[in-house]
Amino acid sequence: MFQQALIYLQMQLSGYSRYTMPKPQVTDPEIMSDPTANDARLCLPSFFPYQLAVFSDDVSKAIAQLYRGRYKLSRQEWRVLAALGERDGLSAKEIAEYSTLDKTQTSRAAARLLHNGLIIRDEDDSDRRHLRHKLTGKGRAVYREIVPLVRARESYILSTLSEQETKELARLMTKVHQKALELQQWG
Amino acid sequence: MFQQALIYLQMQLSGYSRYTMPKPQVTDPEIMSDPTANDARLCLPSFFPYQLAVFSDDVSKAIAQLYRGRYKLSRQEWRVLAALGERDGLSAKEIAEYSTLDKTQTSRAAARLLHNGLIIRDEDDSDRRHLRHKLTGKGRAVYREIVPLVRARESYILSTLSEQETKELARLMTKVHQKALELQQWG
DNA sequence: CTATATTAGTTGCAAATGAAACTAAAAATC
DNA sequence: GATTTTTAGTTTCATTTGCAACTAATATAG
Repeated sequence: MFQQALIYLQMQLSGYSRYTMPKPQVTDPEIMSDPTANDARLCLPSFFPYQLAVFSDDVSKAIAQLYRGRYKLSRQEWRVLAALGERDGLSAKEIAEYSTLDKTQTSRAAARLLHNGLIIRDEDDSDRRHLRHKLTGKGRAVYREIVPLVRARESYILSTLSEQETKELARLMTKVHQKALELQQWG
Repeated sequence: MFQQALIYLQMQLSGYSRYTMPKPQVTDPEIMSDPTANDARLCLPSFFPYQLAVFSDDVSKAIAQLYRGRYKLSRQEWRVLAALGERDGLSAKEIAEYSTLDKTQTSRAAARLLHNGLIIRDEDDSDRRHLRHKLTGKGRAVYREIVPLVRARESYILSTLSEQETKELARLMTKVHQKALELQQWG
């Protein structure tokens, strides 16, 4: 018990966060003593893409609890709803682009929302391949209920940062994001 | 500093893990929200959890290209490999905890790695419920090939930031992550 | 010692996923 | 104007996922 408190103190002193701190029982001390010295091993908790994935996943979960729990919406359904709440009358393709979903996900999410009466859609007269998606009264009501809730959670999550830190986080994320996209493009 | 150690002690006594410990001083996020600030619409591209999800997804894809493309490993298999590469002889449960996978994912990923000859495992003599997982020569060879590749991608992605910016990003992420975990805890 | 509970890990099953095939409409080519 | 190509959106199918039920081993309670 007391030993764990001491480990925690060491953690604080070592400059690791509680999330990037390697767990004592699975971490070889000689590796941690000089992270740059051993190229043969990767320390998962200090590997940026891993940290980011875990972080993002936890933020997503915190938000998803809202729309999943109270409104029985999937992540995709929520995104479609969010897209249409912001701009009514989009086609499926536009929804997909706007909400970073692929067309299959969009199609299925829209089908479920339609089935549950949250949206309607009809053909665009000028191009009958396009379906113009619109929120129903019910859909808009749900949207209007959810928005303040997710907003509040976003605010809460970011409340630990100052105005300036929040901007800085966004700036750094954007820069890193660009580099990741470059890599993705080149395979 | 010492105060945090004391909090940690209380945490241990109360049966909470370091991740599930609720912070008593914070208030309910929905109460915290300012009703007057609630615009009727949500702008998805400027909604932090959405930005983060897209960002993380793109970084994951940039890394996954490596182990998926060249080594035909799933994300889960890669994580198990990474855990064992770092510390051999873990049980499935330890792998799961270390790599943030659930036990089903771990079990299935390990089964595939076993089938492909990247790991072996045998019962722990002192507790025959535990399986000690170890990399085979082949598994370690794959691990040793992948590590420099993913390291290089991580470096490239972060090369757009200065040393100091990288630290700052990690610091901000950690702070925000903690808040997100608090929310998850409440449900 | 027996009965019950807990823990490690696997498996069965229903639902979700993603890639590719498919339908239908419009555009482009000849 | 007929033919081919492209675009929007859906469906099919094989794979993956997540949850809960399950087996087996150990720990605990009576």
